[in-house]
Amino acid sequence: MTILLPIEFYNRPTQTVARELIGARLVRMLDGQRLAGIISETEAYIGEADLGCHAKAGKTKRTAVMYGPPGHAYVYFTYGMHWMLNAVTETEGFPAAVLIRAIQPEEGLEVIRSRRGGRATDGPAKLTQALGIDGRLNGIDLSGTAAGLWIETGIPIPDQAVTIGARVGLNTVPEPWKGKPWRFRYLP
DNA sequence: AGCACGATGCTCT
DNA sequence: GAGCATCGTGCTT
Repeated sequence: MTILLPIEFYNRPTQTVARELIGARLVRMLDGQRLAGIISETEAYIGEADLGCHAKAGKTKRTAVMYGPPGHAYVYFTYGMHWMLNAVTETEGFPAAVLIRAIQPEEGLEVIRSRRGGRATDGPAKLTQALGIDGRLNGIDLSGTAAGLWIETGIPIPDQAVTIGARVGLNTVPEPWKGKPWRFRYLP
């Protein structure tokens, strides 16, 4: 059986949450249909000191959700056209989140294929497009089903199948933050 | 298979 | 006004 990941799952060190979200199932109810996929890539963004994290600028209108309770969705817009989905982590008041970067589609394959024009879902903006996720879902509670977006337990992924490396896309971020091994990938 | 580039608009300085 | 937690195309090898 599958169960919803509870708030306490997210109220832990962000690296731990990022690792354990690999293999979990991301579920989206769209137009009455259930779309779902196994999370296969994540990245951790941890606090104001992390110069790769949006919270480096402190609490602003955009980053406010990261300062809120764990288990909520931080959805932001970038590059003029892309939405990114994160799960807020750690205790309320500490800004941190896990970026969900890729899924392997499992349910609602025809809808996903159609929304993506037949292309892949292995990128943070690709999966939000595939599942119809945008700014309207910013701040919603991922530990409940009310908003139509949540995360369930999925399949266990052994450590040997998880590749750990540096986060990507942080081209102007200085070390040591740029090289922190806070990216987790499941390579089948 | 890999790299360069343009798209496109919000956020924070 | 600069920069962006990216993507798809088109060109080169």
